[in-house]
This record gives sequence, structure tokens and C-alpha cells, in this order.
Amino acid sequence: MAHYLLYMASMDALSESAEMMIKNINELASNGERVRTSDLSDKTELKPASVTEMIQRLGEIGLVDYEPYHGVHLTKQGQHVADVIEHRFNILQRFLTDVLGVEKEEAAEVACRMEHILTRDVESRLTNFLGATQGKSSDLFCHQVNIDSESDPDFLPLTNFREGKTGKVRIILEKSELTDTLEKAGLSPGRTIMVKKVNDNSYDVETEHGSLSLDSELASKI
Amino acid sequence: MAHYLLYMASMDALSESAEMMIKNINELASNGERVRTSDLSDKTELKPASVTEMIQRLGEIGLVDYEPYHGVHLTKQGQHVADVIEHRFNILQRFLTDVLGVEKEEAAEVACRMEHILTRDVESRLTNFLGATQGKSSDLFCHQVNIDSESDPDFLPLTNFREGKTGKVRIILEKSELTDTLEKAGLSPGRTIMVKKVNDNSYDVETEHGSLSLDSELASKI
DNA sequence: ACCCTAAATTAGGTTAGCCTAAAAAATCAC
DNA sequence: GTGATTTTTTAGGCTAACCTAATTTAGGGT
Repeated sequence: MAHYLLYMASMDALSESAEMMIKNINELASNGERVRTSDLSDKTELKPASVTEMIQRLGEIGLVDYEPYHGVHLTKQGQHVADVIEHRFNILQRFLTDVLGVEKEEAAEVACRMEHILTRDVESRLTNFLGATQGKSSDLFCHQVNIDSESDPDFLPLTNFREGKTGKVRIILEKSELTDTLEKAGLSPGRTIMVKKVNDNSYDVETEHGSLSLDSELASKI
Repeated sequence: MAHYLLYMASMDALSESAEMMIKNINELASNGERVRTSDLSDKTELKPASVTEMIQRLGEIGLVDYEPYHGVHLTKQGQHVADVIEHRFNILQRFLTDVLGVEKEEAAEVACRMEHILTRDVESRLTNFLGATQGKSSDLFCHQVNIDSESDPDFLPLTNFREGKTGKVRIILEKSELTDTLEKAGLSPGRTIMVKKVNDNSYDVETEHGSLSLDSELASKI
């Protein structure tokens, strides 16, 4: 019966708090020594009493070896959890920074929350995706302009603009050689432009520097 | 003072539970009528008493218009929250299914948890990414190996291994010329290797045939 | 109009995860 | 080795988010 309960306990999905504690124990245990309550308290920004409470619970379900007044270290089981979480964090952060171009700090925060949600399947697919994406592309998306919180209005491709309409360039989805050309003509993120004339297949656009004409394929990416 | 408290309350980040309730209210309110407690109870799989408790709280912070015994509907504020969540869910699910190839049901579950975590910035970048990805790629990733649910043990990049640790090579994510080189050194799928030394940016690895040193970028693919 | 049923709310209980303050144990200084 | 200091734990409290059981309300049938 005791065995059964133990088994059940280890089956339970861990809470985000519990997983975070394990992650932090792992990070502080780099030297192989037992991790002290106060260090965990500092790192997690929890009060020492809360740390004690959590590591006791983790001890009961066999994820850490806890000895009162003498810190903890991860058991084999706990180490496995830590490894999984670390891997999930790494791929999430890598996806966010390398593919989406998110700032490292924000990426870390978001990844740190999402790491507890990823399923095994999604994890492995994402890992694979990152492997496949390596090197190529992934800077296509880095012209990304930071959206200024709340109130972000319409955000449309140039092809949706009518004659006489003006707007700010938010993002250009095109390879770098072209982007350079466009940039010289005053067409880059943050610039204000005005659509002068719309023909069937060309858009005449007035920029801060002058005017130019784009074909519709290109225009749809702006 | 009352105004101040109201402001504070609406500033608070909503809990996952609260956001889920708003989402469900929105989904049940398609016809424009007020949503009844029992319908929410069915949909959320919470007991009616718990639903009442939550919608009262949402009423207090102005996200729903709640009249005891007569259901709720979203306020303008609440509708905005619902819209944001719905959008986040949609892009997450789309990313998971279309880009990663996750099964629709699992994608929905994961997206439903992650929607509460996404920041505005990540949301907009992901939206953009999905827009940019339209049509092309998406078969790049179909070499995908299907992980056989639960019971598959550790499966981690080499970068997650500590000194002295050993493991079996599962998959190498690198172009073929390099893979050949690695293969000659005893590094190929199925082989057992041991990590000898970890420096800042290099991993010394002992294989069945000898030893070699990898840079961290490469190591992360193993 | 009145009762009866179904729906909703209130009352009161539980647990996880935090907290503060008090007590206990370990460690350090000499 | 002993007392002072620091660290850790225990004790006791709080809130969000759930629950069950009891009560209240709304609305339909006659």
C-alpha cells in the first residue's frame, strides 16, 4: 500500500511551483554539494519558511533527498525532472529568440512559464523544428518592430490601403537584398508613407525621401 | 478611493481560472443572451457553486455584468479580454498544428494552457511568423519522428549532460557532411558516449572509438 | 394564486502555496 | 567549549480555487 501511494504520488503532474523549485535546486547544485534553504530562498524570492515547506513536500514524493538543517539534493528521479525542464526551457527560449526575435530577457520569462506546460510531443516536435531551422532563415523575422503595449490599431498589408491613405511601416517581410533597396527609398519600419496611386498591379507610394512604385506581390508584404 | 481600488483590481493580471471563465462566457454568449450558471458549470466542469463564486469576483472587477439568479454577460472590458485570449489561442493552435504538426486535440489542450502566458510581444511576433510562413515550408518538418507517448525515457541534447554522464545517441540534427565526420569518430545514433569534460563552449566526449571535442552549437544538436 | 421543482446562491470545509513570528539547531568567534 | 549569531524549522494565518450540503429564488403547471 505504501508503495502504491508512492507510485501514485510520483505519477501526479507537478505544480509549476514544485517544478520551479526543482529547477532552482538543480541550478544551484552545479558543484555537487547539497543546496541550502537560504540559497533557494534568495534565488526563488520565496521566504525560507516557504522553501522548507516545498522541499519537504518534494522529499516526501522522492524527488529530492532532504535532511532537515542540511539542505537538499536531487534524487535520480528529481534530476530527471530537472533535465526535462531545462531542455524545455532551452528550446522554448531558443525558439522565442532565434525564430521570433524576442528579446532575451522576455524570452526567458515566457519560456520559464511555458516550460511547465509543454507536453512531450510538442517538446520533441519543437526540438526537431529548431534543428531543421538551424542556420537558414530566422533573420527574416528580426526586422520586427516592438508593438507599444495596449492600443495597437489596425496593422494591415499595404495592399489593403486605398489611394491617399497614409500609415506607418510596421514590418517588411522580404529578404535582405531587397530590404536594402527599399530602405534607401525611405521604406523601412517606423517610417510614414502615403499611397498615391493604386493601379491593377502597382502601388505608387510616397515616402519621407521620395516616391517609388511597387508591384503587388511586394506590396502585400509591407 | 473606491475608484483607486477599481483601477488596481483591473490592473491585476488575471488568473488562468478567471481567464478561462471569461473565455467560456464568451463562447456561450454567441447568441447575445445572458449566460446561465449551469451552462458555465457544464462547460467548465466546475460545480455551480464554484462558477457563482468566480463570476461574482469577475463582476466585482468589472469584467462581467452579473445579476444574481440572472446570469452574466461580458462588459466591454471583459469582451476585450476574451478577444485577446481567443486570438492567442488561435495563433498558438495554428502554430502547433500547422508548423509543428501536433494533433489538433493535443494542440488545443496545450494552446489552452499557453494562451494565458503569452505576452503581447510574443503574440504579435508569432502572428507575424504565421503570416510569413503561410504556404511555404511546413513540410520541412515532416521527417518528424512520432514519439510513442509516455514511457520514453530521457532524450536530451548533449548540452544538458554533465561531466561524467553517459548516454546513447538518439539523433543528430546536422547536415550530412558533418555527420559523416562525426560518424567516423564513433558518434552516430545508437552509440554510447560519455561526456568527459565541459568547458564554457566545448564538450569533450569519449566515444566507443576514441574521443573528440565539440563546440556547444554542435553539441546542442546531439 | 400556489405549490413544486430546478437552478442558483450561501455557508462552511479543504488544499496548495504563500506569509510572519517564534522556536530550535547549527555554526562561528574566541 | 561556550555564548552569540545566523540559519532553518515549526506554528499559525491568509487567499484563491475548488468542493458538498443547505438554503433561497425563479418559473412552470394546475
